[in-house]
Amino acid sequence: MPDLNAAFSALADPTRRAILARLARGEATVMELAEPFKMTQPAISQHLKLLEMAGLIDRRVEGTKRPRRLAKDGLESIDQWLAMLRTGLEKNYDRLDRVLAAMERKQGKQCKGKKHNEQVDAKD
Amino acid sequence: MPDLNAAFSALADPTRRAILARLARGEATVMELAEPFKMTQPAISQHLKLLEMAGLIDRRVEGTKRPRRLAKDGLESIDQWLAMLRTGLEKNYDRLDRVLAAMERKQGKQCKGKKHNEQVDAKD
DNA sequence: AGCTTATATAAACTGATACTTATTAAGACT
DNA sequence: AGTCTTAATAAGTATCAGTTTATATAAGCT
Repeated sequence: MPDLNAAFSALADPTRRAILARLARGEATVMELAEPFKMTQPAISQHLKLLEMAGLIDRRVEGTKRPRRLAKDGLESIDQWLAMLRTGLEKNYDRLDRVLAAMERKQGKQCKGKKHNEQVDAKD
Repeated sequence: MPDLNAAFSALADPTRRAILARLARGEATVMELAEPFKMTQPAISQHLKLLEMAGLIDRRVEGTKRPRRLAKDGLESIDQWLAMLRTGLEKNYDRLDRVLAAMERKQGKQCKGKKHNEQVDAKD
């Protein structure tokens, strides 16, 4: 079982998202990844550690360098979890559609079971 | 521009993910959402506030109750960002495939430019 | 061997986060 | 009006996360 906590908290940081965006363009060393930031190298190394533990990046060894690249494990488990949310969202909208359709049909009539104002919020 | 920080950190908490999973089954009030947890109601209210600010849930008003349901805004912006990662991942694997294909072709031959062991990590 | 480059690790500081308890507000029920 | 229910807010606390400086390790260079 993949660690969703690790994966989502890894993505919650803008520096780490920027690192991933950089890696989406291809492999890069720690120094290359650190360059665009005002942070020190140790800070970047820690971010990379978290990203790796979250299964979002992999590390290679090439001499004294440790180039990172994107990994698919982390992203896959995230996608899997989000899929659940998406289907929930769709089902709920379907339900809402049925409710709205029912209201159309009995338009003008008084709803029987209501004891108080069931006001529906402005949004959607 | 949607707040990815808010969205991803909202998802980084297991309590909040459980709340979303519950809402994927349909609308629920604060008390209903709080019930499975050992936490107090104010704690849940705070979580709901974060989820709402992240655009992941909506609130309705029904008497003294405030039923929550899933919202699509937050999920959409997350999906959009992750799409970037996915394409990056695919492109990188394509590149790797080309490299491996090239190595196949010159199999047995010595690689010219190598000065040191370019050992490739065990994973993938 | 000694110097440099590339990266990791440790300790300390600081600010944010997840809770708690206490309190408040507003609708519903009698 | 008075009370119960549902929920939000405030203030306090304790733990965690992001950073820095300082130091360590290991490969490459001269």
